[in-house]
Amino acid sequence: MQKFYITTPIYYVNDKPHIGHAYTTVAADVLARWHRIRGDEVFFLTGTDEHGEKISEAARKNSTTPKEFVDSVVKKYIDTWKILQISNDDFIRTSQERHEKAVAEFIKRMDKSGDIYKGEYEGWYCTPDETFVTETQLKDGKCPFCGREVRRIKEESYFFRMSGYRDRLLELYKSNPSFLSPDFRSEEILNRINAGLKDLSITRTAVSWGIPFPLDTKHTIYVWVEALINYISALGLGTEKFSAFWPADVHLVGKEINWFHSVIWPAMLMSAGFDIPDMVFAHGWWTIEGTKMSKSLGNAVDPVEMSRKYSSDAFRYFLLREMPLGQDGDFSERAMKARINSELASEMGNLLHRTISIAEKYDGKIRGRPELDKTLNISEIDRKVCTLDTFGALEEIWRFVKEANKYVNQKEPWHLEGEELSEVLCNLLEACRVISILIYPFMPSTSSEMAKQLSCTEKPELKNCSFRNEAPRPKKGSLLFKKYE
RNA sequence: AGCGAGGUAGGGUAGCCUGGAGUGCCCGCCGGGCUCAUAACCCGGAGAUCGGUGGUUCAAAUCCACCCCUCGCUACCA
Repeated sequence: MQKFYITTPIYYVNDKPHIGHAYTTVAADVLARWHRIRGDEVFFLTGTDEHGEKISEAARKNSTTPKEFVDSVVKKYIDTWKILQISNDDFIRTSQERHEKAVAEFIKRMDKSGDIYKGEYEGWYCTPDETFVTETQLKDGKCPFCGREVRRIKEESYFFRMSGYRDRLLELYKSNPSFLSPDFRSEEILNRINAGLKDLSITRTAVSWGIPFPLDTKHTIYVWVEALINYISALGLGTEKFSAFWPADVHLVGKEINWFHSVIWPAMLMSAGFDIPDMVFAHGWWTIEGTKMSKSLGNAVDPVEMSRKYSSDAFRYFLLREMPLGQDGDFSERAMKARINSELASEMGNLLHRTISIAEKYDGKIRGRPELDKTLNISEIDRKVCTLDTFGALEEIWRFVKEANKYVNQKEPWHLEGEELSEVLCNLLEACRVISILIYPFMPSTSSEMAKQLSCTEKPELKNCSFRNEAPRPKKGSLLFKKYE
């Protein structure tokens, strides 16, 4: 049995989740569920990032404490994941003690390697925003976020000697090309590393809502550095779980935080003496109705609302069907309705419905030689999901759904009777049963509703995807999907 | 500015790495078939100077150069 450890980033809890958070988490959930049905031992982690100045600020605005504030937002995340049927095995919060402990241990190990030194961080600082701004971010010499004046300040800080890891990082990328995924991202990273790798400031003195720096408690640890360690603290250092699952197989992240995961994180791991994860996969972004999603436009898509309106299965399906992981895509309710109506209702839902309708008119035993399975390539679908091509996998599955519909038209079972009819029915029912297994990771509720109507009591497992010579008598239930507008 | 991604019928995509008749898919449109089914399903058709220019080649959507348009990243805002 293979193990499979997959993570989402931990989300910064200054606001409720939007489509971007939902996308990463749903995609990770699909991968986790797929690996479960193929029989792998899966650990699927998500969680929340709860420290930093932005949080204290948000708490102040809501006239509450940071702790109370994050608790309330974290609840929204947990509720959302429940609605989206996220099957995470654990939920890590950076405010948890287990995390603080692991972080302290991790930092000490980095220090033992001689990679941490005390220095001075100098940069442009925007006082009202309480944030550092890089030279390249400046807009006309002013703060790019609020447009106000910035000033040059110096701050005592501890640094991580990341610059020393350049060669080892390049060696890592060379020996494991899939570490930087999808492949077109690797050039981006390589170019930037070749342009020079700087040491990283890893502590702050001005941020009080954070984890104390174990070597000097006047400082707190820079949130990003601390946040990355969640992937280890969730397993627990020195635990059985840790030896079973570390290193992670896939860190699924958004492209905007690729640098942290593809460069800073492996350098930190090397310094602390841990094995390096197998893959960092950077997925793309959604635009909303053709425009960028932004707070000022107020066009953020609420995953809870979408799930309520269209069912979480349909929402999940759309997220993975509309664009390949890694690419950018556009979200619109119009496009979602179109996919629901044609692919989910007309093609797949109707296939089940018409199949069962025909079957209910036949009262003999349903058995027959498999023939429709010739058009199905399970190992190809499996290969695609395992290389994170969930888009291609769904294409392949839908090709088979279409084949099954074609088969009905060709065989015209309403003109058949006796053994001939039995054989066609057996093929169709088996096709539906296999489809119900294949869509399970994408649409768990629909999958089990299908299985129920097909009188199939087994748990979905990939090894049950070969056609059988006999099918149980199905029982018509409610429509899987109804159409919109 | 640097780096990266994308520009293929009315819309959306795949193909590009490993050149070989514009080849495929989805939506929409037109015509036909079927009647089991959610006005569903199946078959056929119309529709494209494959962003532009130049080059390599017997042959370019595919390789090379330059240009135009859109989007993203540029390290301490997660």
